Formats: sequence, structure tokens, C-alpha cells
Amino acid sequence: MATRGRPRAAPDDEDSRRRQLLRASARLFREKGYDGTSVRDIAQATGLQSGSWVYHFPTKQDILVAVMEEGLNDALARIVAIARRDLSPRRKFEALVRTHLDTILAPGQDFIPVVLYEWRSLEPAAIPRVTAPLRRYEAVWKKTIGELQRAGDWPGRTRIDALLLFGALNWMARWYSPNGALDVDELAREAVKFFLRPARKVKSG
Amino acid sequence: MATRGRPRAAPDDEDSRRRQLLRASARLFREKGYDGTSVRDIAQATGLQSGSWVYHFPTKQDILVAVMEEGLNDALARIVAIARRDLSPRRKFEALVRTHLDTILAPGQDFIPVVLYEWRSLEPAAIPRVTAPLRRYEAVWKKTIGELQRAGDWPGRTRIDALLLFGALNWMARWYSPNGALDVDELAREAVKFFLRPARKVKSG
DNA sequence: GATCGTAGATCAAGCGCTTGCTTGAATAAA
DNA sequence: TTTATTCAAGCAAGCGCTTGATCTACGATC
Repeated sequence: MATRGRPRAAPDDEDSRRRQLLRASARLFREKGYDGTSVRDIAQATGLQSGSWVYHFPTKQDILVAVMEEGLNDALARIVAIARRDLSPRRKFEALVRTHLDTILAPGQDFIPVVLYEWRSLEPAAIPRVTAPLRRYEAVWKKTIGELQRAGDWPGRTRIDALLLFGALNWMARWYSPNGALDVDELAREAVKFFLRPARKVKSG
Repeated sequence: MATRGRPRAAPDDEDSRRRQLLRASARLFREKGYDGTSVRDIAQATGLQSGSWVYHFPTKQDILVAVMEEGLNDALARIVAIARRDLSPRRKFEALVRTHLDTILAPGQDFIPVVLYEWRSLEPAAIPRVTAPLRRYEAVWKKTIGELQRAGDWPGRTRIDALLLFGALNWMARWYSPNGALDVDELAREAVKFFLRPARKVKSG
């Protein structure tokens, strides 16, 4: 039934077996956890026999690392593009929140939730490969929060501002349902309203 | 080596085998996850042979449910006691945050982190037994947030206030280290400062 | 331009180990 | 003597991964 023999797609093609395996693994790791997902589950979701995945990845752990690494690099590219735009701190923050929530909540976006919630299953040797892009991701946010503070738009100013913000946003991946009352855009607006001081009127009255 | 035969302690005694198993399981579930913890790990941590735990719990799943249920009931009792005290909304909120963080972060407090992060491993039939006390836990918070809003101490006021708050607080269980720069008391103060409007001066100037 | 050789990709089977849990006997307190 | 509790051994199923054969697309060859 399945196609045997040579590949039709280049290794980075969206339809390559490698990418199919990563997408299926990300979804399964998110739904059932790394330990709760067997390599047979992954093979079946990709239409392969139980041992055929080893041709593309040496071990199951390498699949996990690849899911996290590639997911983080994609997410990082998205927010770096925003940070480079010439926007006011408020607008930049709005765009970051919107994009972050899309990266976490939109359908098929399973890679970053795996980073957030399967961290524990990483073997020690692989941790630096994930923390490196993660730190750069956080740095983009901290720079923008700093701009907001200088502009007087950020309330509170504690020693754990960024961590509280990440917690509030990332927690949504636990309870958000696409069928719920609020969609991702509305959630982003509500979150911005919660975290920023009310916008001052511009040339009003 | 281990004591054979009859028990010395009543079933609710802190040193009963049942409680030993629950404490060891909570710690292991937190550290390695439910799927990553074998019943042999639990037995070894309690000083038993690999099959002896079944005398106290029918299945491994029942251990997980007991950890979550008893942890939630304890936590619920703690914050209900606070809610009953005659305190201003601000003081009540401060006490709730302090107690919640203690329940999540203090040494040996592994039960609620298991609730928060091993939710997925619950079999469907057991979910209501956990959601019931959880809803009552949330209700205590929502009542206090409502009081803060009416007193004008709560900024923002969105449709997801409580969820953003829980996310920010519960996320600490991911990154908090008892050796870090901030202890639980300081974290609680920082969080309160972040979430509440600055206190108005009382009879100052 | 049909034929062949090669390398890429997969199958089908299964190996050694770990898993959750069972079994039947043994022990000790009441 | 009875009952509560644990041991020591092991079973069936599932685990990550290996193995050797098989098949297909494609480039070089005659």
C-alpha cells in the first residue's frame, strides 16, 4: 500500500518523511506526553511499520530534540521579525502576544507546547540545544518589556515580570479550547489589556 | 530488613504505609512524571518489594488519583480557612497568594504540582473526582478577586483574570529553585505587587 | 533506449528488557 | 487461630530498537 523505495521529496520539503514524522510526533507528544507515546504510535501515525522510523532518526530521544529545536527556531524567527519592525512599544507588545499565542494555540501548532511541557524528558546532553534558542526568545521579550517600562506603560515592575507574563500566557495552552467562547485574537486582546496600563488618551478633550 | 506482619500505625497516621506510598509517589510523579515512574520505583522508595504496594492500592492509576484528591483537599482546607478570616480584600489576597505558593513550592509539597502537570494521565472516569475540589478551590479565588474589583484594587478586569493569575503563579513550579535568589515569601510579595494596583495611602500627608 | 548497478527507503520479524500486576507462601501481631 | 501485611517469583504485554531481505527510482552503460 505505502510507497516503497526512493523519496519524492527533498529532506526539507514539507511533505518529506522527516517532516511527517516530526509533525506526528509533536502532536502525539503534546497529547500523550513523551513517555506516553510509543515509537509504534509515531510509525502508525505516519503510515510506516514499527521500525522504519530509525532510518530518519537514530533514537526516539532525537525525535524529541528535533521537535523542540525546530519548533523553537521557527517561533524565534517569527518574533524576531516583529522586533525588527518600527513599532511603538505598545504595538510591538501587542504583536508579540498575538504571535506567541498563535504559536501555542493555533491548530497544528504542537511544537512549542512540547517544549513547554515535555522539558523533563530531555536527556541532559540535549538541554543546551534547547536552552540556547529559548534564551534568545526570552531576550526579545525582555527588551520589549524594558521599552514599555521606560515609556511608563508597564505597571508593577518586579524582579519577575517576564516570568509572570510567560506563565500567564503559556498556561493558556492548558485550558484553551478552539471551540471555546474566545478565539486567539480575543485572548490576545484580553491579555494585553490585563498586562498594560490603560492607554493614555492622545490629544483628547 | 523491613518489618513484616501487622501494621503499627492507623491508616491515616502520617507514618502509615499508605501515606508513605502517597508521599513517595507524589515526589516521583513530580520529578519523572506518571508514565516515567514505575511501580518498582515507588516500591523501592517506600522500602517494599516490587509487588507489595497492591495491598494498599488496586492499581497505579488509583495511586495517582489518591495523590491528586488528597493533595487538593488539603490545599482547599488551607485557603478556605483564609477566606473565612475577617480580612480586607487586599490582605486576603496576599494571604491566598502566600499560601498557594507555599502549597506549590515548599519542600515536600509535591501533591499539587502533580495535579497541575500530570492531569493528562488521569483516566476519564477519575476526572470528576479531581475537578470537583478544583472548582471549589477556584471559587474561593474568584470570590476574592471580585471583592478586589469592587474595592478598585484590581486593574484590568478582563474575562480571563483568574486564569491569567493562576497561570502566572502556577508557572513558578516550573522554574523556582529553593537555592535561587528569591524565597517563597519574597516571590509572594512580588506577585502581589504585580497583580494589585498600588495601595492608596491611608491618611497620609 | 533498453539494461544494469547502486543507493535510498521500507517491510516483516523479532530480541532483550521493562512494564503493571498476580500468585501463593510466609510472617507477625492480636 | 485468625487476620493483616509483606515477600519472592513470575507472567503476559508492551517497550525501544535491530536485523536482513526487499523494493523502487535513478544514473551510468552498452
